[in-house]
Amino acid sequence: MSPRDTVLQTALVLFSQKGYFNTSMRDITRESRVSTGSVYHYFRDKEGVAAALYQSLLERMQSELQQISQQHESAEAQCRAVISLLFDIADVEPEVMTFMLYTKHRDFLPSERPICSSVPFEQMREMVRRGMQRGEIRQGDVLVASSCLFGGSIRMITAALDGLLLQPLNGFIDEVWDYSWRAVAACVD
Amino acid sequence: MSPRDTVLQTALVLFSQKGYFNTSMRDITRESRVSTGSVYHYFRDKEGVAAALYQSLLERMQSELQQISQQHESAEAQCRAVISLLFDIADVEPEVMTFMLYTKHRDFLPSERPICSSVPFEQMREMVRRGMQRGEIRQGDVLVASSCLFGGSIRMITAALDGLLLQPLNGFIDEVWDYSWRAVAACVD
DNA sequence: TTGACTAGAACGAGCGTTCGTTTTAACCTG
DNA sequence: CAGGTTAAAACGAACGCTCGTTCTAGTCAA
Repeated sequence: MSPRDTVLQTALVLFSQKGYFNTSMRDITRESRVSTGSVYHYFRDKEGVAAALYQSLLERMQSELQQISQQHESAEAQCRAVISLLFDIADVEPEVMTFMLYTKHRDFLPSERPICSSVPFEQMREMVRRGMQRGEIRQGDVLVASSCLFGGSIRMITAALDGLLLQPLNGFIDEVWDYSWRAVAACVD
Repeated sequence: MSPRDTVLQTALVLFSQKGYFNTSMRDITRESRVSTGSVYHYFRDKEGVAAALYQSLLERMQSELQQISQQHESAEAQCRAVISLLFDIADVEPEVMTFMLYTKHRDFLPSERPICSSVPFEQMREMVRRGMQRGEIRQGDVLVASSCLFGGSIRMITAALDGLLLQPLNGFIDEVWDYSWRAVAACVD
């Protein structure tokens, strides 16, 4: 792993554990065993580290969602796969979910668009839009339908990250999906 | 308004606008026109300001939810009133919602329980629990049902706070409620 | 006069960042 | 291949500044 990637990985862990502002550059250099000079060679400043990390995670999410979009035909299968993916990530790599969903990026990345406007969220709304066109999902405001379809899952994820769940999220997917799909489905089968 | 309350009000605005860590005690003293000495007379430290603010907002929420719980008999009416209340607050006092729902309190109030475990959230789950007992809401895990019932609304609120909505949240309540209640209702009427 | 309150200058710790230097690696050129 | 040259990468001590907090002096109602 390149020093650059080591720094990003370390920053991800520290930012998600202690938060951006409670993590000093010294913490990052100490934990990553990369010197101050090197860190500043790869990144303009502390904000640059966070921006690069955020960008890379957004891109990863984007490509995973694109795969899901291609692998499944129906919006129902797509959206369910998305929730399953999110639950898996939250179970296996909680730091990633913490940094993506449970962090107020605006506080330290003021130039970034809010996460709701990011590409991955837009991809999820696109799935809902297609579901409406195909008649799978009731007609309505796409933003509202998306919020209600994915909102329950996102709340479950934050509950899990807060330590409220004793079992892995993965075990809840059937129940969560049952509620969520019922909310927006054109007809319950 | 007492100096203490002035400080809390100022802190609420600044914390929600710029975040806790981007708000200095100097910002608070300047904006509130209360001197450093006075602020430290009323509060132990910066964290004490945030803790008092958080506490007062939790208590306010708690009492409003209790009123709702008493004013409405059915879980359906209770939960709908809760969402309506949350939307109203988000429309009229966005700083309050930003500080309550869109802030990672753990970063600066490490001793506080996560918001999901707070009394107001517990009250909301209690409404769902009663709804299950009364047969209004399908049997299931209360946490999952609550997440799915309120998750859509909470996502709509964060969308509004992010500036994604052009109209007040209040105008969305019928549509959001239609989706949300369908998710958990024992039978759709 | 007393005691709660106000005031803001002063303090020291810790932060993000800079900078001068050393090390490494790659690439010429004869 | 050997020797010389260069640029990129790595290093970490040191800097300057901002922050939260403290402290001492002053104010004013009771």
